[in-house]
Amino acid sequence: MTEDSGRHGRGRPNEGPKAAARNRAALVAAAREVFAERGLEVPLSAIAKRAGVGQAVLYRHFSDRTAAVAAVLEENVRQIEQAAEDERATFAGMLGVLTWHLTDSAAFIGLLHAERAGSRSGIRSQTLGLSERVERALRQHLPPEHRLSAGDDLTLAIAMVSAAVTSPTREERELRALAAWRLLDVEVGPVRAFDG
Amino acid sequence: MTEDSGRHGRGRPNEGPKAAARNRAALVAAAREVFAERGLEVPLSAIAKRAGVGQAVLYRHFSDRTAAVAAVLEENVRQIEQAAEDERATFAGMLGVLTWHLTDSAAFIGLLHAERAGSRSGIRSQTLGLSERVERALRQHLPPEHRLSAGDDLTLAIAMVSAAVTSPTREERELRALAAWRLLDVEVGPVRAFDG
Amino acid sequence: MTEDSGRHGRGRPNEGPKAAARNRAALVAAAREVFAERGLEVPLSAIAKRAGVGQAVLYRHFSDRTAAVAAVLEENVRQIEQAAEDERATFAGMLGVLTWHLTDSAAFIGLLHAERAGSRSGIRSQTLGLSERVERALRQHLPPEHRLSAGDDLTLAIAMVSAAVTSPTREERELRALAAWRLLDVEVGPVRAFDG
Amino acid sequence: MTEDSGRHGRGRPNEGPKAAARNRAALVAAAREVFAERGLEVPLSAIAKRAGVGQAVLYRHFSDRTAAVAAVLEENVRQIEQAAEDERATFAGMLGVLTWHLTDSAAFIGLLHAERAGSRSGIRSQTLGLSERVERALRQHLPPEHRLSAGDDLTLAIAMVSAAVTSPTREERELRALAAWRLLDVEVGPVRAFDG
DNA sequence: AATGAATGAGGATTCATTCAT
DNA sequence: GATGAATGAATCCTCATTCAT
Repeated sequence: MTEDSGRHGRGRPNEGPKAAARNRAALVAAAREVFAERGLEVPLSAIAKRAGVGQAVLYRHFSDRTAAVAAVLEENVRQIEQAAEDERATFAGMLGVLTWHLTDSAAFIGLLHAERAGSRSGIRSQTLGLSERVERALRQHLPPEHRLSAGDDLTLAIAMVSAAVTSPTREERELRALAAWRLLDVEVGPVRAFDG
Repeated sequence: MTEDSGRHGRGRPNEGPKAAARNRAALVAAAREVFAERGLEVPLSAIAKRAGVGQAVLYRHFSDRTAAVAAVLEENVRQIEQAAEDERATFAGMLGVLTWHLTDSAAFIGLLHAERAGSRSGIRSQTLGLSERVERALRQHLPPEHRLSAGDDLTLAIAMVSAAVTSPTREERELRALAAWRLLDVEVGPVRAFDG
Repeated sequence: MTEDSGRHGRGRPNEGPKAAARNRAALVAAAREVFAERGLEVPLSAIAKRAGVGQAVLYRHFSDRTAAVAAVLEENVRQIEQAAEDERATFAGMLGVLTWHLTDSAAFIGLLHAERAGSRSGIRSQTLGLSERVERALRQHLPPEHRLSAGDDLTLAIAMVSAAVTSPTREERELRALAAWRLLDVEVGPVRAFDG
Repeated sequence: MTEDSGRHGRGRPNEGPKAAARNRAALVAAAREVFAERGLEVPLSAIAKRAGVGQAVLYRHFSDRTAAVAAVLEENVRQIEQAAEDERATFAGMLGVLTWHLTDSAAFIGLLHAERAGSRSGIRSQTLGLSERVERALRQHLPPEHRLSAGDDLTLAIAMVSAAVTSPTREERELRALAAWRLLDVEVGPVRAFDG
C-alpha cells in the first residue's frame, strides 16, 4: 500500500482506516435519522445515501438491516448502562433517562416492545439482547419494595409506556410518556440524556 | 397487453356469483389469520392464496391493503359496539370484551396503537375511525369518577395495554393483558367475546 | 419485502461501472429496434431483454417509458438539428434528412404526428419539445416564399407525410414518403442521414 | 320457453331476441364513444359498462376487440358506400362525406392509416377490408383526369389527410382536415354526413 | 477500502376471457 | 339470453445484494 494508493477509480483518495471509523459513525447517524423519519423498513440504500457513502460500505459495516438497527440502538442502550453505573443513580432517575431515549428514537421504542408474532422477526430476535441489557440496568436500582419489583412488572411497564410514546413531535412524545408513567403511578425523575 | 389475446381461463370452474359472498368471508378469515401470523405487511397474494381465490378477487373485494385490514377489524369493532348496546353492560365488562379482542387478533392490537411515526401511515389514517368507535363504545359505560375518566387517560390506557399483548400464544396474551390492567389498577370483567 | 433476505445475486458477473455507458447505448439501440418492431407499447422488459440487461438497469437509465422513447428520438432530432447548422443546408436538403429519419425509425414517425386524443397521452406531451425542435430546425431554412411557409402548413405537411410512411420494408417507406412529398408538390433533396 | 322464462337470476326479465338487437346497438354506440374518448386500447369491460350490459354480452356479439372496432367502423363505411350509390354524387362531395367521418370518429381515422408495422396488427388486418371498401366507393367517382387518379395517390392522400385530423375538438379537426386537402390542392365538397 | 452499476426475484395490479346461475 | 364474479397470466416496478473497478 505504498505506490498503489491511487487505485480507487476516482473520487476521494484512499483515506485509510480512519475513513472506516468516520464512515461507520456517519452510517449510524444516518440510520438513526432515516429510521426515525421513514420507519424501520426504508430501503437500505437510503441510509447509505444519507451517510454519503456507497452501498457496499454499508454492507461492510452492517451485514444486514438488523445489524444496522442494532447499531443504532446500541448507543442508546450504552447510555442507559452508563447512567446505571453512576453511584448516585436512583430508579426514578433511571426512568427519566429511559424516557428520554424513548422520546428520542423511534427505533428505540420498537426495541422495548415485546416480540410481535411474525413481524420482522429477524430484527427482534437479534436485538433481544439489547432490551435485556436495558432492563438489567434498570433493575440495578429497583428498590425491592417498589411497585414494579414483582415478576415481570418492570418489563411490562416499560413495554406499556413505550407504546404510549407515539407522536410526531418530540414534545408530545414526552408528555405522553409522562402521562403513561403517571397512570402507572410510578415516579419518574427528570427526562434527560445521561451525560455522566 | 400487446398482441397476446386469449390469456387463460382454465382451472377450477367458475362457480358463479354465488361464490362472491363465500369468497368475501373466506378472504376476511384468511386475512385475519395471515395478518396475525405474518404481520400487516404480508404479500396480499398470501391472503388470496390462503382464501383459495385468485388475486383479482381480492382486489374486487378490497381495493387496497387498507381495505382488507379494515374489513378484518370491522368485525371486532362491531362486536364491541354491540356489547356496549347491552343495557347490563358495565365498564369492567366492556374491558373484558375489549381484552378478548386484543388477545384474539394481532391486527386489532395494532389498531389501538397510536400512529407510529413513518410506519405505513396509510393504514392507520384510514382505520382511525374504527379506533374511535371502540373508544366511544367504552366511554358509554365509563363512570365519571373512574380513574380513567379524565382527559385522554382511557385512550392512553388502551394503547398501553394493547402494547402489552404481544405473545405467540393466546393464553400468554391474555395473562399479559390482565397483568397490564392490574398494573394500571383497573378492574376488568371476564375476558370473553360478546355473545349478546 | 417481508422476511426474505438474500434474494439472489448470481448470474453473469458484475462488470462494474464501465458497463454503464455501454448499457445505456445498448438500451437505446434495443429500444429503437423493439419500438420499431412491436410499437411503442411493448413491455419494457422486452427492451431490457434485447439489450441483454436486467430490468432495473433500464429503470436506472429511463425512469419511465416516456424517457426511453425520448432517448431514442433524441438522437434523430439531434441529427436534424446538426443538419440545420450546416451553412450549405437547403430546405429541400433538410426535408431529405427528415425523410431519412422518417424511414428509419417507427418511433420517430409517431413523434411527428399530432397528439391523438386519448392515446397514451403521457408520451406525446413529454416528447412535444422534441417535435418542436425538429420544426424549428426546418424553419431555419424555409424560404419565405415557399409554399409551406404560411401558418401551420409546415407542421401539417410533416404530419401528413409521416402518416404516409407506414410500410414494413424500408424501401417501401422511402418510396411512399417521396410520393407523399410529390403529392404536396414539395421538392425534396436526397434522402440521407446527415453526416456532417 | 313458456314457463321457464324466469330462470335468469333476477334483474330484468328475459326480453327475448329483441333485446339482442338492442344490446348490439348499445354496444356499438358505447364502443364508438369509449374508443373516441380513451383510445382503441380501453379495457373491453369499459364498453360493456357504458352499454349497460354484462361483459359476456359483449363477447356474444364481438368475439374480440377487433370485431368491436370493425362493428364501429362498419357504420361509417356503409354510409360512405351509400353516398357513393347516389347518382348525383361527385368526387368532391364524396371527399366531404369522408372528411365528415374523419372528424367524427377517432377509430375511423386509424382505419385509414396504412398498416403500421407491428402495432396492433390484429386490428388492422381484420379491418383492411373496410378501408378497401372506402377506397372503392371513392374511386367510383374519381374522374380519370383528377390529380389523385394515378396509382396509389388516392390511398396516399387519404392516409395523409387522416393523419392531419388529430385534435381534441371537433371544430379543430375539421379545420385541419380542410387545410390538409388544400395543401394537397384537392377540392372538397361540404363536410357532412350522408343522409340520403 | 469505497464506489455505484447490475442483477433478478418478488410483490402489486390489471384485464381478457370463461361460466355457473 | 344476460349477468358479473373468478381466473391467473403478464406487466410494472422496487430493492437487497454482489462485484468490477
